Amino acid sequence: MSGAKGVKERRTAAGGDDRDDTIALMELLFFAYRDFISDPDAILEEIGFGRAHHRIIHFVGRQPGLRVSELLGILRITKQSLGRVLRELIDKGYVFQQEGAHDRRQRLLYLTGKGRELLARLSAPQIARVRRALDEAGPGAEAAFARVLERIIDEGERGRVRQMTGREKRSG
Amino acid sequence: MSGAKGVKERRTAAGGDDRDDTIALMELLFFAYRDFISDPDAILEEIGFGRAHHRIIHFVGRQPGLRVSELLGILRITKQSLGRVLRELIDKGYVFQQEGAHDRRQRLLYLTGKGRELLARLSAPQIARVRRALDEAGPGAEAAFARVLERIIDEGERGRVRQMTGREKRSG
DNA sequence: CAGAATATGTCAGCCATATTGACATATTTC
DNA sequence: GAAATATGTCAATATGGCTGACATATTCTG
Repeated sequence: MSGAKGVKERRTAAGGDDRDDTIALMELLFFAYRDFISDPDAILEEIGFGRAHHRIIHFVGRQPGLRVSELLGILRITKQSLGRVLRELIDKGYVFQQEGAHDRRQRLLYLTGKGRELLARLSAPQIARVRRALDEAGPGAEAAFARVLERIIDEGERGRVRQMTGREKRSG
Repeated sequence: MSGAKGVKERRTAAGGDDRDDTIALMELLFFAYRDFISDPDAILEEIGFGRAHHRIIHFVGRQPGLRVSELLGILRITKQSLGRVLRELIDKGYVFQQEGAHDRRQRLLYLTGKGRELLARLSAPQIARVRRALDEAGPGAEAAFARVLERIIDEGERGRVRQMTGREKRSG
């Protein structure tokens, strides 16, 4: 199971092979995501919300006027699952809906002032965490980090994500 | 809310600021993780398992002889939550336990042959996805990717993670 | 215009996975 | 011998997913 099986398993300085290196990176991704995603938990708990509420507030905040169907696609959940949490956000005054101008079947989603305030509070620790990591990782790390993450994303999704994040085609 | 608020919000080529860039990266992390983590779902479903089973099999496979308490720390769940899933894995012959040699209270965890086979199947698409992304992202991207991820992880956890992933102190 | 398709919402029941709290057993440490 | 530790289990509960069925309003299409 070690070395000499061709280019795919060339050894590295540390004595591992490509496969081990890749698994180590997968674990880093697991732990980084775990810690990153738990940052807002304390704030959410104060108001009886969960991560599902945060996700909705985040994407509505980033894309005001988002359609319900788009949000379903982003979150990859069913409308029934979304429905329960979204209803709560609307009832408690964090999100409101507005009829689409061109298509009145649509219920476009927006944050209220209260919603934007909450989003700012929830995002703050996550932004600080990531920004600090980027600064410490040295110049060029941000671009490389983005390049790898983008290519981990499903190929068919990259265009949509690139557009959402305001990172247009170009060298991308 | 734009520009000229000091070094922290210097503008970039694309016209965004640091804050927007960081949020875009956070979204890339979200989508990359979402797609990465769903790769094994189809295989898991075949045998009636979920992601919780995969996580246990992964970390036991990576660290044979892992103690139950260590696994609880890695997964950040309670022993009651772990218990149900671990019991299933043991009953179905994917994991076995062995009394600790020095401390007979410990139930050290190991994968059976069947467990290792399943782990290989589950990991394959994830390894392929990440390796392809690294290759496409160009030379140096892997190191930068690792540096950023590592620094996103809670500071108090980095030592443990570094040890687990076989990436010792050094420049890291 | 009628009928099909689309966008959304809601009810009901179920499942996977997490939680807290209480308690039990075996073993090791003091 | 008592306390601390490592593990396991029972019961009740919460969150956030799922499927299936059905309802409404609106737009598109032949």
